[in-house]
Amino acid sequence: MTTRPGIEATGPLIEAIAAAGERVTLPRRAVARLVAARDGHFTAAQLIDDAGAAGEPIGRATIFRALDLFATLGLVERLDLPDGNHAFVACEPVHHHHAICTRCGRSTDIADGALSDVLTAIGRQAGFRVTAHRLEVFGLCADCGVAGS
Amino acid sequence: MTTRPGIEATGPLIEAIAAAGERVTLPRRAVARLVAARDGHFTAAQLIDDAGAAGEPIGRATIFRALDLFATLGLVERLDLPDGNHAFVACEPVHHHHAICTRCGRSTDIADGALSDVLTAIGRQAGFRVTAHRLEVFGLCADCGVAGS
DNA sequence: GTAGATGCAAAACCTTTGCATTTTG
DNA sequence: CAAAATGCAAAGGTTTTGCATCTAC
Repeated sequence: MTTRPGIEATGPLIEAIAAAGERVTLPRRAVARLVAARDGHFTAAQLIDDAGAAGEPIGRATIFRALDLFATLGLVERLDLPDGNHAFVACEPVHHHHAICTRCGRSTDIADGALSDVLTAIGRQAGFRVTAHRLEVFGLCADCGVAGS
Repeated sequence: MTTRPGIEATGPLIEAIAAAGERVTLPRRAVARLVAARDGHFTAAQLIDDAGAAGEPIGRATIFRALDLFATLGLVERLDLPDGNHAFVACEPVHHHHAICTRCGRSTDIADGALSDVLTAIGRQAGFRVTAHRLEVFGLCADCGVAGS
């Protein structure tokens, strides 16, 4: 390999950052890696812990800023847990929602499917022009639903 | 009027509190009044301001506690704005959702309608047993949609 | 080389909590 | 009268901010 960087630890997140014309910095790479390593949703605090555990010397502020950037770019979504805490989930840049398992905490992507249409119809009835919606589904995932007593 | 209280400033909220066997205190009445006076959604901070403006000598803690009680009783719902802030809306104790106008901030109740079914179906596809869902719809209400340029 | 990102630590924020006092039922 | 709610103020945790320094482009 030549001295040209960018070919090394490149992932979808990093590519998206570069594509958006944002600077690809070491800390951002690290955060992207940590996010990618996460399975379900995670709080900022958890990511900060992860960073510490992974030996990444990243400041809390930087993590918040990176998460904020990712959210702006649509690479992660901010969501709110039933207990009132904020969390994030990595996500594909296509519109969809998350089904969060109340047992194991993992989140499964669910397609928007017929939802948009249903919403538009419901909105129309109420004289409402729907421009955006946010859905959070809670329940038991396949594993927990079966395993659960 | 006799000395029998309860007939005075009684509202739906107060009645529900009494019906639930919770104590009907002056501060709770005040908070109920403030909530009823609100049209759309409101944050705890706003209610606290309202209280101050209305000359109600209620402590912040009490407002948070009252709001919490109301939420537990299903008289108000906690919701999360796109900007990550928490808010509340007064609501009927039947399952439904809120359509929040991004222009005037008012919220319109929308029936759950076919949503539950759609969700159950979607969830089934993903092997997910849906036990709860939370939907927040954003857009323009009838007034703003028409008036809007 | 320059605009932008980082780190640190302090500040700001919102929400909860403890305890003596007051109120409700 | 006893149990529960209130108020105050301080604690708690989370997120943001300022500024000097460093890095990516």
